[in-house]
Amino acid sequence: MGRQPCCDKLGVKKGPWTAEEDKKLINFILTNGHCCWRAVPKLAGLRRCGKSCRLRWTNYLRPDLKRGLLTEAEEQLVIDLHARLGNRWSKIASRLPGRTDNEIKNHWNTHIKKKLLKMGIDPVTHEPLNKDDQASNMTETPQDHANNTTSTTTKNLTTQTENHNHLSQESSGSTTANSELAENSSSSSPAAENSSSGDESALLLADTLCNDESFMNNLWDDNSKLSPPELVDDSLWKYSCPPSSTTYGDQKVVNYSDMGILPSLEDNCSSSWLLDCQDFGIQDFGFDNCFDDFELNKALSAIEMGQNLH
DNA sequence: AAATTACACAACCGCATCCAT
DNA sequence: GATGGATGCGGTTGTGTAATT
Repeated sequence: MGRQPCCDKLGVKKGPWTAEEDKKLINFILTNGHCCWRAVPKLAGLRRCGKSCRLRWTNYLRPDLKRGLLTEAEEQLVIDLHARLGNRWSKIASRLPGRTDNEIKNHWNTHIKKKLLKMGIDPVTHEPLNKDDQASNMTETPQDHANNTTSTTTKNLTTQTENHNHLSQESSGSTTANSELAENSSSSSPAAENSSSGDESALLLADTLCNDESFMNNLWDDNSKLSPPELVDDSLWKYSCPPSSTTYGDQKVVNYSDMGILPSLEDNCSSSWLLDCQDFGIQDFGFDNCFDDFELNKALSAIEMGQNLH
C-alpha cells in the first residue's frame, strides 16, 4: 500500500491565490491557529492542498513579513550566513526578521549570486573564482564548506556579523539559535576571530549595517513586536502576532489592501482582517501581549493609507 | 508601439525529517 | 524497530511586470 498523497489531487485548486482565498485563510488561522495544515483547507473552506496553505501563509500572508527588496545590510548578512550555513535557507531566514526562506532564496538566485560572480567570488564556496584549488572545492557541498573553510566573503563580513551575534544575544536574551550559529562560527570560521579589526572593508560593512536604521531597529528595538531572529518560527505563529510596529515603520508596510484582503473603498465595508481581529477580541489570540492600542491605531492607519492609494 | 529580454517573486514538486503508533 | 502520516525544506518552474531594443 503506497503512501497517501498529501492531499486529494482531485478538486484541489492550483496556481495563484485569489484575494478571497487569502482572506479565508487569514481569518481561519487568526481564529484557530494552524493545528494541522492538512485539515486547514477543509476547515477554512478552501479547495487547496494543506501544503499550499502553509506555503501561502508562511511566505506571503504572515503579518510580520517585511515586503520589498532586502536592504544592503540584510544582503550582507545573507551572504555571511550563506558562507557559514550553505543553502539552508530556512536557517538563514530565521536570522532575518520578517524575511522568508523563499524570499531569501529568490534574492540569492536573482541578485546576490550575480553580484558575487561579478566580484569574482564563487557564490557556492565564497572563494575567489580563479583559485588554484578551486577544483577541489567543486566536490564540496556548501555544508562541508561551511564546516571547513574560511570564506572570502566571511572574512570581509566578519566584523558586522560579530556585531550582530553579540548584540542580538544581548538584546534578545535568547541564545538557543545564536549558539548554533556560534557553534558554526567557532568551529568553521576561525576567520571570525582572526579577521583583522582594522580590515577596512569589514569596518565599512559594519558601518553600513549599523547605519541601516530599519535593520538595526529590527534587531535592537526591545519594544519591537517582531520576533528576534531566532524566534521567528511557525510554532510561535500558531498564536500569531499581528503586524509589528517595526514593520509599519517601514515604507514597505505589509499592505493587505494590495492583496485584496482588505475591502476596497468601493466595497464600502469596514471589515478587514485586522478589524476582524478586533471583532474576535485580540486577547483571544494572545495579541494583548504584543499589540497595544497605539500600535493597533498605527496598523489601522497604515491600512487606511493603503486603501487610499487605491 | 511592438517585440524581446531581464527581473522579481509566487507557487509547485519531490525528498527528508520528525513523530506517533 | 518498522511503518505511515504530517510537516519542513530546498530546488525549480511559471507568471506578471518593467526595462530595453
